[in-house]
Amino acid sequence: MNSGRKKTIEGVDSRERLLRTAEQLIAEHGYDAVSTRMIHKGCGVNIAMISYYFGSKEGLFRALIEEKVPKIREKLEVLRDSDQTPWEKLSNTIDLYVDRLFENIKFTKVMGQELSINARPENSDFIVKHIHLNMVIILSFFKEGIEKGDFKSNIDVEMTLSSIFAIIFQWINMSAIGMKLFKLEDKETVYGLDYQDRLKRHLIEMMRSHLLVNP
Amino acid sequence: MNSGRKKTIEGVDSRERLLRTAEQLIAEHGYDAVSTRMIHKGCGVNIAMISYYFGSKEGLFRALIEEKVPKIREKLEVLRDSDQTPWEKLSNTIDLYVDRLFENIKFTKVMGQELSINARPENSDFIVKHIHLNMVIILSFFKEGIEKGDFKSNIDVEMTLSSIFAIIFQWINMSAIGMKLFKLEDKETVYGLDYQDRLKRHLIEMMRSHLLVNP
DNA sequence: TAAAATTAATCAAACGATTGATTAATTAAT
DNA sequence: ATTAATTAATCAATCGTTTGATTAATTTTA
Repeated sequence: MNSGRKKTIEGVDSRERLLRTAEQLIAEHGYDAVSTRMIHKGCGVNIAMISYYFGSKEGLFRALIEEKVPKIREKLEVLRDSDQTPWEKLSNTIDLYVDRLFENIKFTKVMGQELSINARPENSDFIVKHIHLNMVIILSFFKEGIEKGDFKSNIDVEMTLSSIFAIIFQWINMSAIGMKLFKLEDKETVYGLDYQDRLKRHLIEMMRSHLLVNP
Repeated sequence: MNSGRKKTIEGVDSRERLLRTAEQLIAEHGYDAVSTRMIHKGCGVNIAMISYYFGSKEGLFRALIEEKVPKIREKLEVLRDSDQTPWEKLSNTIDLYVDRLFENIKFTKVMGQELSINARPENSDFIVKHIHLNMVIILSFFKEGIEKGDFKSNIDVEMTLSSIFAIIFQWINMSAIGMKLFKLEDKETVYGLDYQDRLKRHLIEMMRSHLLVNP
């Protein structure tokens, strides 16, 4: 229940407003280009509340990352322990990842920038660690597929896996190129449901011909 | 020839030193995290020379981009006008792009950041424009392949093209994930000739099974 | 249950440090 | 002597952070 002590605007308290505004602004302009004053002006929460809740601007950023970094793993583990075929597991993984990253476009951009620039190594290490844990699970799908003879045995599994990630990540991080390639107007976007489906379909079809012995 | 008037260190004049140092630093830390003082300390050239030669920090950055943005197009046009098969044109394109982007890893990172963040729209527009011009040429390879019956007719050409770019770009921009996936030590790198070749081979093999009617 | 004490939350104002940029003086080559 | 190139010093503006005071809700005391 609301203690009545915390100030809220439209039902959202100050801590939450700081997080959401920081996420939005940093995704758009990058961490260093976003000042604490931009965040405070963007949500009407007093500047001092950043130190109050998060200790510092970096603390706010860190909280943002720890809040979001993939909860995908649980779902991957369910997939792994299911009785689906390796190919079903893999195509469901693609489905899962596209959905999750599209749900969190702003944060996915933040993550991409953080990994690219590699300032704040604690953050990049944290992110890399979690992505890698997921990758290990997905790698097991590939190996299972090869052992069962469903997948070709001569594929470069690490390269293939990193390609799947690359395609989804890049779609979100470099929408400007996508928009030009797909001839979209300025007000249109490459983040819609239609492109989300088209991306899934393309990825799955490409993997089908690349991986399966009998596509 | 050297007029003898410009100060040089190790044969490199101030303008050039500013450009190279800015490229190095911005690729490592991002544009906003690099101050004019970092650049001047990094190369020993006086701060005021940034205004003197480039007008401003942004001007220096712009000069960096305009200096580098792909001269790939000429080579693509040679490929286009050659009598190679569509598949040969495409696999040579992959070869060309991997080589060029690996030759300019630092600048490729700068480009990736610029496109992701999209501050300074003049820069992103400039980059997008040139990348798109190249994409149009490569698209013609796809269309030619489909018309001749060499390529499958049901492939999503735009998605496929953007995937090729994504995989190469991401390889350079998110080396941290690659290093973890390929279990490299801290001092090792994912930018070596071995990985460059492995990336090419993977891309070409994946495209072969994805595109060709008779792989 | 009323008054006093404590608490978390918020605020405007200011801190020293650093930012990108400019100045005016100096150097060095023609 | 002229001029391009370089320099140290300085500028206003903004940075992230901290301060001391204030508000309002809760807890404790009487």
